Amino acid sequence: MKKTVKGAPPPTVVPLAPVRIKDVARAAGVSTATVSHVINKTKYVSDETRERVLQAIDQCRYYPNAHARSLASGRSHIVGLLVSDIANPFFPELVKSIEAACFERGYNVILINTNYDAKRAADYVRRLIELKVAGVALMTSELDPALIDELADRRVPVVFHNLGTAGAYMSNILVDYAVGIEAAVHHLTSLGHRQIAHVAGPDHFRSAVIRREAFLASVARYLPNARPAIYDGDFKFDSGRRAANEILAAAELPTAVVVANDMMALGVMQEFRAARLSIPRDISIVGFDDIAFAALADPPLTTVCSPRMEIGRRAIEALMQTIERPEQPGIEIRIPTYLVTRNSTAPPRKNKK
Amino acid sequence: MKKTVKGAPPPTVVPLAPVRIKDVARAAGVSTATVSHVINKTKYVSDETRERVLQAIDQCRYYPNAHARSLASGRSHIVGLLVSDIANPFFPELVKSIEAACFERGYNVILINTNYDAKRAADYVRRLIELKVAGVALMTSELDPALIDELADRRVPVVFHNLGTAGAYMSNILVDYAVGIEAAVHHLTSLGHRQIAHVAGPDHFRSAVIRREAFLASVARYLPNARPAIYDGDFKFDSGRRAANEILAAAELPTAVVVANDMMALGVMQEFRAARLSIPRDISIVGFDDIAFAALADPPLTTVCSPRMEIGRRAIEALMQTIERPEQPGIEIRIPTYLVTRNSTAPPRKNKK
DNA sequence: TTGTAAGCGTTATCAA
DNA sequence: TTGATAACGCTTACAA
Repeated sequence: MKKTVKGAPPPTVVPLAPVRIKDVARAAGVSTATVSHVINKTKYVSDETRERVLQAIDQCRYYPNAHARSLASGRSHIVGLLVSDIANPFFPELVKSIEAACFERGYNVILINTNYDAKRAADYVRRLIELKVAGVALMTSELDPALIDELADRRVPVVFHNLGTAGAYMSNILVDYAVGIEAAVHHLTSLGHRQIAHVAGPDHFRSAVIRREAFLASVARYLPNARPAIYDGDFKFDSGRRAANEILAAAELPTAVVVANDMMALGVMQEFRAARLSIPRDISIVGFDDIAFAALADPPLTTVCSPRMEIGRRAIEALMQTIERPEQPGIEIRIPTYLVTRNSTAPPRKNKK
Repeated sequence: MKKTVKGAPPPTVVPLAPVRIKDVARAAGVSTATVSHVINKTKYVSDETRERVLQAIDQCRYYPNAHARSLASGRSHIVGLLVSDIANPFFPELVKSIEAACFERGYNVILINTNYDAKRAADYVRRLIELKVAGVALMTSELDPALIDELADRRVPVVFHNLGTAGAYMSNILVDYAVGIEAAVHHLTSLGHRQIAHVAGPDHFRSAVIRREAFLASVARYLPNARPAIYDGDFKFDSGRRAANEILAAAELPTAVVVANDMMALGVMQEFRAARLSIPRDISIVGFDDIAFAALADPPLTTVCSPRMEIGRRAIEALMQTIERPEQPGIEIRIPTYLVTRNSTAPPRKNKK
């Protein structure tokens, strides 16, 4: 509880007494209910009084207490945003678009960096529940089912990114990795490539598995006789370099390689160049994600774009729908990935059969 | 106000009634005051009752309502974090360390991306005040004085990043750009460079001006007779490329260039390589910031590190101090930048006098 | 069209 | 060592 000093001598710095709705009401000569109604547009108020109230709000520099509001109304304007690692170049744009979409709608974003740590995520989910968040955007790459249950129990609207399925209070953004991979393989085969290798991500990421499967499926379709080599990586730059060296050491060099993400692709490129291979003359490379640095690479990297701005925007759209209409089931939004052709791909040097 | 359906038939999904402190108190056979005290450790409670209360909390799956807490106590555990553009590679690590530091201390971070937009920042500051945030970390590169006043009026603890000065409720993290630049110039001159150019950032960024001045001062110290060329950039990749082309078009090529940030440095490198200059054999390059991609560049970029992890950590330390001891004046923390020597610098080809 | 007043779920002051 | 209970600042039936 707070105390206001009464009868104290005027201090050096005027202790700007917090102005409450009551003060505004008094200043405008109306009741607090009326003030509340003009603020929330929750009931008709005559133009004249509304004007008066608005003026009073301005004059008093009244900023409503969000906590009191939330307590009384049972809702808050806070959204929880969980990401695995904001320093991973995939996330900043996603976060940016989500923040923007929330801002527009008057929501504030609590940023949560799980660091791929389930315990941390759990702690945080608890805090979000305590904050009575309006919704949660789960943009992490993996997820503890216990968390989901917790959220579901408390009826917190949630939107996932390629996790779980849509249902009550839960929407899902389904990014279609396969179509992008398919486009990449198609692009490469129509360029004339017959030997295409793949550098995959780690199996504990569903996205890595999906991309590898999609790659294999596409190759099977376009090059039924090919037996493409798969190299393992961990989605990080250095593992791209390592994979590149394995590729260089192989009996037969592929003419193109599809890499499961851009970070690794950049590593692959660097190592190939170190080995005096010219990209794309000697070997073509396709990445995945289309992080900002893909376009800045040398040569600019052909890659499959995972449209993060759109993902974020649509995720919040879906979330807001569930927030506003909790009775309606969550929705599922499918977002395609697509190939961005730049300069790291070209026809192979010699078309071997 | 909420309504609980009374006497309704058991619905399909059990509508988990929100459990309040009162319920816990009843379950533990104590008063709400006691429960509150064990939660907040705000008064001594006998071991036995504490145990009982803790159990009750667990059993009821009680999550205290943060808004009710904030309303009653007048404080919140929310911190506002303003950044200019989270997609700018400088920020993610800063955000990450700030989020981590806040998490440890039980605070939640509201992320605000100003997009260099003063209006947006102002709107947000208003929201933060409404949320009665415990403090604000202003990590933007520029700042509207009106915002600061607003915050100061409301007695909101603030920590800046190279803006304003420490004072009541305001701490300041002062990153010493000059020592890093000095180290860079020293490094270059001791390598034998005599012709060093600078690619500067835009004048409306104080950081750009400071770096340029520091560069000029250092060159004046080490090479009193040199008249270093200054090229203008805007801190973005493409402006680095443009600057590189201007440099290439100049009458005399410098043997080294100090670039005001890594993004531009990367652009400079790319263009130099396109012009068949070998780095560092033909020309040395030093960047600034030490973003992740600096180390991954080819060759790895020598650069001045602005230790973002530390900046974030110290910023929150300072902020927490003001939050806990509002009566004490804010503090000023000086953080040095330092040179990270990698492979983009080497002795010049021929030492011209 | 506006006002009255009962909550919302805590904290914190007193008293016991 | 614990318990009653009055705030905290707002929203929202309900009354006028």
